[in-house]
Amino acid sequence: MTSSPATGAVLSPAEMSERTGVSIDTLRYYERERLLQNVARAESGHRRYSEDDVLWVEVLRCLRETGMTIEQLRHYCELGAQGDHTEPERYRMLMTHRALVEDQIAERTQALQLIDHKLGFYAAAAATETPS
Amino acid sequence: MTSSPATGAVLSPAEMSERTGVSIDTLRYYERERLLQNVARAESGHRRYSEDDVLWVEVLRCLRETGMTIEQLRHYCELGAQGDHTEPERYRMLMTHRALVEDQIAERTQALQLIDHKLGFYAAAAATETPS
DNA sequence: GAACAACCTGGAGCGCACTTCAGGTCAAGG
DNA sequence: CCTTGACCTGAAGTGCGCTCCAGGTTGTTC
Repeated sequence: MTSSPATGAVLSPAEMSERTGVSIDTLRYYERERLLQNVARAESGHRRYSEDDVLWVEVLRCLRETGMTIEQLRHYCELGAQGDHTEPERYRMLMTHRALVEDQIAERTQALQLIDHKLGFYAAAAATETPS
Repeated sequence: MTSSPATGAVLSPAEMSERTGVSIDTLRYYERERLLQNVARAESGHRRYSEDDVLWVEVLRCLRETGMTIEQLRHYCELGAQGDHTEPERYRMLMTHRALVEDQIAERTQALQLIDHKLGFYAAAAATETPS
């Protein structure tokens, strides 16, 4: 009985890129930056990504797209690699980032209002310049 | 009776930076990139920003912070300078950007869910490792 | 066994939005 | 007058997050 010898499906770089929407070059870049650790290799030396890797890359993208820097992500990964005793700090990191994301939502909600205001202005102008 | 000979208050670069939260260098950069046009000058050649400039810079920041590029902003400005007949296109630009901002909000709302999920995981782990 | 695609590595290059620099001008205070 | 600080210009530099390149290996297909 194997404990968890890597999740069933195993993906080539091209498949991984397809699945995650992240380019092959970026996947390698993340690995160089240690955001993606212990990626399996075929005997040929070619990478074989697991389903767990897919999930993790999705987390990475989620955090990146909301503004977490590569350096912060690396720190978060390194904490994870250091073991369970770093959980409190990882928790704090996520809480901090959570607040940032909420700020972004608030900022964008305000932006929508400003945009709608300007859109309303254009609509009014259009109505005025062709009165009938 | 003057029609609108520039808004009352007039601000030095330092004051403008203070008011808008945009650095003096960035203000000059925006002007070079033609995002900010017809900035008044004192006889000395020093810039004098109007209240209208303040409002416009606030719009610029709002659009920039939500991901509109400098190039797009320049295009938007150029349309404005070209006269009223470009309003339909400016309207379309804003509508397009509006959709983008809504996507960002949706994306970030999803991100919050993922973050909360992970936060929940850490909370559960903390509860388990110290059962009492 | 030859060609071709997919992969490997280390390192250089790129695009964007600023930011800094060098070298000078202007205006007020002592 | 002389200094000091805020301002001016054109141009070069920076930091980030990728993205691309050169030169080489692997492995499938005809």
